[in-house]
Amino acid sequence: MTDTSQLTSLQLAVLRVLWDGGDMGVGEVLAGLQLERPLAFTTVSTLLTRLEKRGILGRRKQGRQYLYFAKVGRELARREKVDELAKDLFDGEVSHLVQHLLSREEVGDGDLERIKQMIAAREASDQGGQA
Amino acid sequence: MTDTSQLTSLQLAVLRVLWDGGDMGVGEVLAGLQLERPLAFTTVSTLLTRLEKRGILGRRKQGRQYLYFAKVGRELARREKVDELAKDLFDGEVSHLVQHLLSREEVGDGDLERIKQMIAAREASDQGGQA
DNA sequence: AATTTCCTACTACGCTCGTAGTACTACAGC
DNA sequence: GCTGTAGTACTACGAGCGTAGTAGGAAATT
Repeated sequence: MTDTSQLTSLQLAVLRVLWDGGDMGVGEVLAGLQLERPLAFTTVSTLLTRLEKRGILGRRKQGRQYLYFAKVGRELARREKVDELAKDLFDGEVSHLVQHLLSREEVGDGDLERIKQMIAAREASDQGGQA
Repeated sequence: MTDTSQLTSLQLAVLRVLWDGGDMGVGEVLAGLQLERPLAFTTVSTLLTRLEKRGILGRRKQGRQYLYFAKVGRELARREKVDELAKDLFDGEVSHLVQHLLSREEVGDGDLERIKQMIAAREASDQGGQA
């Protein structure tokens, strides 16, 4: 039901606003969306209503308005979207995706350094952790 | 026009078949799609026709049938999809995506080894290559 | 020549999306 | 009390998607 892998870019943009800003009403979400051409208030309202109906968002009444909040975490959304991408374009192998990324120029030397450190950290924790 | 970042999972599955198998007709694409519940022949035909209309595929007549072929490369599709994912869920930073991936268990120790080697290879080529 | 088989073209249908208008309600300020 | 202002609910509409049926032609088979 709550399959986040199907969310569109716009829907994810809405989620981003809610993840970053906590519970908020339609107007605030609209303000939080940084779009070239801003949407109409009612458009955002429709978006939120639909996502709530799908179980992606929750809402609670505050005075006469509703405050919406994300019911799926950023980390879950990331996982599911990444998994879908891996499935669709990298033989289902997350590691192939990593390899693709490392072959790109956008990952600069500084990034490489950071990545090396992360690997080192993981190796250390793997040793101490669950062998 | 030929924006591959908008392709759905099913459309990518079709592309995968064509990337792997070269030019082929509807029946072969259908056979190549490994789906639990297989689609109808005409469904696949519709899929191909639409993708051709969008410029994602090309086709050429062979005898009385059309052979379809991908007009966008696998690497381009990967790039665009990865970029979209990064934009939607990783602050537009490909490197953040890398970090996310490294923190996942699915990337096993063997993968880490391979990754380290890739990094080493990149460093070597960066030095010899374009400074 | 008639029939079956394979393929294409066209049409359709229900669904979700992006987009927004309209109508109604409730509070805020004059 | 009347008039913004802001919010919710409901409705709508064109587009693309997933899905597939039907019609019709051409090639293979009998």
